[in-house]
Amino acid sequence: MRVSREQMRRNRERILQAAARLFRERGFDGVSVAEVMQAAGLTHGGFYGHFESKEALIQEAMAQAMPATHSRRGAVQSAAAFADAYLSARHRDNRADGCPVVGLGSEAARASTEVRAGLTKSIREQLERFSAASPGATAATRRRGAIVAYAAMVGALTLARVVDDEKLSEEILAATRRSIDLE
Amino acid sequence: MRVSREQMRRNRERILQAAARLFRERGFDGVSVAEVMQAAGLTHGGFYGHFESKEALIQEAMAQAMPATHSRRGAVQSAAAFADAYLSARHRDNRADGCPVVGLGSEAARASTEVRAGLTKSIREQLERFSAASPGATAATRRRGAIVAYAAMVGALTLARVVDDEKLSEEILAATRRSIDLE
DNA sequence: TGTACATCAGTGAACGCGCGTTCACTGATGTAC
DNA sequence: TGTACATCAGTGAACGCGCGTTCACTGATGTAC
Repeated sequence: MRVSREQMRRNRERILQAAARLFRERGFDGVSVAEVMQAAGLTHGGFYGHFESKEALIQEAMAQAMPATHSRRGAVQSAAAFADAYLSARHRDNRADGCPVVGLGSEAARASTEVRAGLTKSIREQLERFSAASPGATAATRRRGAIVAYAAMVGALTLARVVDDEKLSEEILAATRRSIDLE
Repeated sequence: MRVSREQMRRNRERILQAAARLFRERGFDGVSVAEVMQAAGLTHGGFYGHFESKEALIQEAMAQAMPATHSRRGAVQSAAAFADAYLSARHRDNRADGCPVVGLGSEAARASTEVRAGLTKSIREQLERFSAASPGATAATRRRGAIVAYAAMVGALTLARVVDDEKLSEEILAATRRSIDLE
């Protein structure tokens, strides 16, 4: 059942896409290699023709997860403009397409250096985008504003997802949205 | 090898303490029942005399994890006073004794209703403590201030732990500390 | 208070299961002429 | 361009392992007299 080189390249991409979605939805440990392959429309045996190990898949998936899901690469976007979508019920309830830092935060903190390096790159880019569009007077002020806004968004979305009460969850999102808008 | 009732009660408490620490350090999936029992100085077979299942242990551990680790129950404490310890390198590097929302955030968001209910109670109490000590003029302002400060702390600690660069990690903690102090 | 026995907390071997990973095989693709 | 064969992407059964959980057993505790 050999497939063309072009098809193989597409299959590899499908595996990465499926993995990125499933990992954010269920965590690294909550998704098996077989499930990733099934989601990509393949059988589990072929996995090791594409990746050396599950760990290697996690590394690659995390290295490319954020640019695609967050915002257009390189685009300048203020934290305030970003916050409305980020701190929405839609984002809270859609882990598969959401922010990997929140979807995988506590697991990522324990992950290998390689996995964390991939996420660090994305976090840096995000902070630079926010900084560039921040209203602060000096570069240092803008940078700090970007960090605090991003931290508040990550924390608010985390809390909104953990909390077992729709009203409190919405209150957390709304309060944080408002705070970032006012900056 | 029967032990006294009093000893059994103490053993149960040791299991819960060991579980609370290990779960925060390595996640629910990263810790086996046998490891929890060993950390409590027992063998794995006796576990089911104390708890119905691993899930039941997780529920109980999360229901009592935060009051002990965060701050003295019922004490009023401003977010600013809390932030210095919360946003420290010490807390970042000590997951076992740290905040369970950050240590288990992404896994807790996928956990059962019972587990999330335990954490929700703790989050509510924390928000009320911050609100009471907030400098805002109206109750609504104080409440919103407490939420945003807590969200920023949770997000900053999460980012500081994920990031694979000591300097950036420290920058995130410092910027957020400063922002909360200025409120 | 002292003795005899029933209870049951803890032990450690064993279970069934799902996981990551390997491997012999298949058949379409790519290549040499 | 057409044919013959080597290559190799994907398949699905099988592996070893660690996990959550169960269970027969042990011996100290608790109780009845």
